Amino acid sequence: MQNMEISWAFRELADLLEFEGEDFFKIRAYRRAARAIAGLEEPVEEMYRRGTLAGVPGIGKNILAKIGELIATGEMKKLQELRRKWPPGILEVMALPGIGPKRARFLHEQLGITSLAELEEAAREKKVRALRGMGVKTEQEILRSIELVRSRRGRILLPLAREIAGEVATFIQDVPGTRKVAVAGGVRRWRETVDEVRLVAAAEDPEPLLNALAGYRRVREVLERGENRIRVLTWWGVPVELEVAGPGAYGITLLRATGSAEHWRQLQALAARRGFCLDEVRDGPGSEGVASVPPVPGAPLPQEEEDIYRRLGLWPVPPELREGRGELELFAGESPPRLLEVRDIKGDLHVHSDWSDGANSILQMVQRARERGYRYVAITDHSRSLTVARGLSLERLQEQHRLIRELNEKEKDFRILTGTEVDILVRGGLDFPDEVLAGMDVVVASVHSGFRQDEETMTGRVLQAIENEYVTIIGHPTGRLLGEREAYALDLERVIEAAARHGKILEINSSPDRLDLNEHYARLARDCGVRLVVNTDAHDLRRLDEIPYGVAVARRAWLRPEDVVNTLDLPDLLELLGKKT
DNA sequence: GCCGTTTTCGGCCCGACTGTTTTCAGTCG
Repeated sequence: MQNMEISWAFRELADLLEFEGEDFFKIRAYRRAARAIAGLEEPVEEMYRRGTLAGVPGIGKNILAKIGELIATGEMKKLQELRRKWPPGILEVMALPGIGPKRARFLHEQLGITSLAELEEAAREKKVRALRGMGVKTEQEILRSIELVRSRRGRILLPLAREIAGEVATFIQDVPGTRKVAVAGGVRRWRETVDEVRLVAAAEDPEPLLNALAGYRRVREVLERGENRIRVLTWWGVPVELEVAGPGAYGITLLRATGSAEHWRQLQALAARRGFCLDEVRDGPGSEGVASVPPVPGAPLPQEEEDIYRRLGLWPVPPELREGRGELELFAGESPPRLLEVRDIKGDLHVHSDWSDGANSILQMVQRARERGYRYVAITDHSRSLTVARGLSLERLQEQHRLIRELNEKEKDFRILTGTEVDILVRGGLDFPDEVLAGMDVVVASVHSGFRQDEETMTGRVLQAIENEYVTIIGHPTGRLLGEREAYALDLERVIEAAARHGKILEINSSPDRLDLNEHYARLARDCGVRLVVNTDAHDLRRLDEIPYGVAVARRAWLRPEDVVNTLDLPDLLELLGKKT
């Protein structure tokens, strides 16, 4: 049983207990355990067997026993009981913004609401506004939230999609007859969210592979099946499509299945102009999988994607760029553009520690940064106003910076930069005075409050931060949380223009639920002469490893290493920040 | 629920905002 499944079980348990009105601290303990399990680097099952699981913070006797139960039987009695007791739809109701456990329970008791659909109907019939404690605004807010949820339904974040893709690909790889298997589609292109996972395999005979996937233990049902293609619904609720190509057609099948549709269309048009044809792989009763790039006389049929690009007179286009946004022209030149890569990143300028709401110590974070091959890392814990995140008081901040200076004396070939993630306050201004900010290496300024302000007010707050001479970076500039919270109202074009004027750096936050700036604005910023930084905003060790998600955004924005400041070596970075070495 | 060389029991989670109300419950970061 996978860590993720065990983690999910505890999260669901916590949600259901919350609905029941169970003790807050008990629920929080289950949530903590769920997070701890998700953050483990080894399989829970092994740790359980070896007896090392009991040492994990947040996992005590009771939760350990439940994990044991899950591993042994695949089920958890307590969770099953709760699932029998409450309809599954109540969790969706409870997840609506503005609806918590109390209101979900209240709606259930008063109106018999057990699902989003029922809630929507009740709201439309104006039954919600009649309830005590709720009014017209709440009712309308509910309808708006349901709309939002509907629009994103079925879309999942990239890390889950990648995990599913990896697991299914590994499974297919081991099926006898499989020559190769690769992840395609939006996952391979590193899109922000995806609604399916696509795989392409090479084999002489597709049959055994299709059968294997149809019978895979995490497959709930077969949605479609053709001669060389199968689409299944998985345990995670995400469809997975597998296409099997004959060995000669693998490259072109992978190319088409990776997409995007527009990129493929442009490739076909280019091929046509060059006098040959990129054929669709045909699928369906009575047709064999056929793919062809009619060979140039004497040349072999290209079997690899890269060779197909070359045959078309292009440098191979990295999957992240295949969106039909002009990348064919970009890769038609004399030499291919040098885009940002993960190995260019020399440090992380937005990292939290256990001084505020991070899970690990400064030294642990530093150690991990070193292991990643970084040369520097900025510790940027929250500022005093953000009490929920245990924001640092002035005294604690100065104490932390003293500690960092001491630690630096022992560090060789590595530099811990002092910093803060300073709150941009609700009424404008920053959470620490200028003279304090002046003494730090890195000042990340971020919005964490007043999300519902109008565009003028919010833009004003951010512009004010940009105009502060001691601010270096604007953190997660739009505040969006993918699938959870829309970006706040912000005139980003004005923000970008101001950042360019004041020489401020805008962040590409790598956290897969943020990806903020997104690729569109990252590119606009670069084109306006703004420098960017790819940071993780890591709150624990594992999340330091999320940098590839931010790098993917940068690549999809066509950024080169020189557009991104944390590709600089330390002396150059310090010079840019206006700090002495 | 978990945790603890000050504790095996009593902490752990706080303050602002919102929409609903005439004093506050519920939600959220």
